[in-house]
Amino acid sequence: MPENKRGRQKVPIAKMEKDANLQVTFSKRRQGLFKKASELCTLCRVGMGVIVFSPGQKVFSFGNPDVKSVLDNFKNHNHNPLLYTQDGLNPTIQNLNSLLTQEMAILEMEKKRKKELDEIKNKREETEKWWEKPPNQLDLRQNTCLTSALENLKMELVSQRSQHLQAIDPPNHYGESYNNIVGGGNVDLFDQTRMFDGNASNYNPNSIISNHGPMFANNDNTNVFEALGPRSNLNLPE
Amino acid sequence: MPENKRGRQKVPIAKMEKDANLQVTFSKRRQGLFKKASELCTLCRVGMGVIVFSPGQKVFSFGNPDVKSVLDNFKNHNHNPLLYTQDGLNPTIQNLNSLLTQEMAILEMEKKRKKELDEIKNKREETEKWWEKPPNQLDLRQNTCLTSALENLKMELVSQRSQHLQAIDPPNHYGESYNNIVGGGNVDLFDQTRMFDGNASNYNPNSIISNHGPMFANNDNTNVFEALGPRSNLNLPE
DNA sequence: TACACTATGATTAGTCT
DNA sequence: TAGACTAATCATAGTGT
Repeated sequence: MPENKRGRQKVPIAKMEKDANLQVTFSKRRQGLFKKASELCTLCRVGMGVIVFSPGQKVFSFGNPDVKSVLDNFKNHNHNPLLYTQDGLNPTIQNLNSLLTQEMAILEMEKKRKKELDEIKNKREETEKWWEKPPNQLDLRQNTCLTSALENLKMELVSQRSQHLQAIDPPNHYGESYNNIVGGGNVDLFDQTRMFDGNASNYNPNSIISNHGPMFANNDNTNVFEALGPRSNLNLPE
Repeated sequence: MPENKRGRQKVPIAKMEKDANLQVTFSKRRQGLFKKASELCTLCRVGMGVIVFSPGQKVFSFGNPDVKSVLDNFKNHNHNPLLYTQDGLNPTIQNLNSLLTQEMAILEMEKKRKKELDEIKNKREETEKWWEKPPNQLDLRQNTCLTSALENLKMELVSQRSQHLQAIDPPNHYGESYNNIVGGGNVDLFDQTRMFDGNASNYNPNSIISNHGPMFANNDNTNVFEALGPRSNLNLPE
């Protein structure tokens, strides 16, 4: 038996030539990748998704808790235009060095900025949106504050309502009216982002906020509006 | 200098205990994962996407050629066999022409289907949460519905308020009270998350999704609560 | 906090079965 | 085509700065 030339050889990271090896390498490395992904999920209790298209054009995917929810989450986060480049390397680059330097500088700046924003974000998260808590979690002052704000909003609603009622030519079909409004409105309200539990170590796949998630929570944490069934009541399109 | 106990130690693949280590481990392993992913892409010339939600609810993503096209492919090819190749050219193609024709046809179909799905999705996004629109964008029925819901919430608040006022030992300092609530409460509201995009070596810290402010919008689209200045009013910590 | 270091565990390329 | 084996490369946990 030959006993030489066994064991791992160094392989340059570049497109493999031999297609025979390619399939094997792909399979092995894909398994390795998924294992790593799985370990990361387990160790750090994070959600993640991996989608790989094989050389044979099959799809392999890994997801925690599952690919679909990861993609949904990602979509929800994905409201901003992206600034990435395809692979970070533009083949038409004339001057790689200067670009690299430039990018490094920008990266540095962005790191700094990111840090600042992180701090701001954390602080804001702590203080913001207390009013979205269930009423029984508000202290007296918050309660007062929210009550007052609701009064204002209600006044607005009442005012608008009277305008509706006084309209010379009230819409006959709510559906039509609805469509007009929806077509024109540029709604920029709550993001319905979802989330994993704030506590990273306690990842909860169930904590995805559904589309009709609570705007206000009752004491029993049910949505005030759920009982109203806005969609059925208003005959909104599904 | 101590020279012992250095080097890698075996670590069980299970939820990490120490949160201090967790962030570091996550970062290191995420980098490793993205590197593996990148190598797999380069070696085997395959398309792939990785999306990771960090313990801090940030999003990291890697994509080749980019996340978006991977997701599009995934969505489209989830049901159909795959036609995706990294550079659009499969070296093993026997009959380029027929394949191309076939692909074009399917692509056309899928485009159409995607468009439809997008439209459905957009409509849903627009129709959902109509109650978060400014009052002047609601039609009469929506107005009625919301008004009624607010009444309910207000009743809740009033009820809670009276409990506050009847409390035997009311808190003297609101700041304290607030802190108790915030410290103890596990607030799971709308998150402001951020996302990075691009590949492993080129994520973009700029693509931070800003906090979506208004819960209620006035007619001028300012937050009803902004005028109240919850932080200043409530003496919340900055 | 975020790097650099390094011994060691983990992965994997090439081979054989 | 798939799995086992082996040696070498690679990744990384704990540490130091």
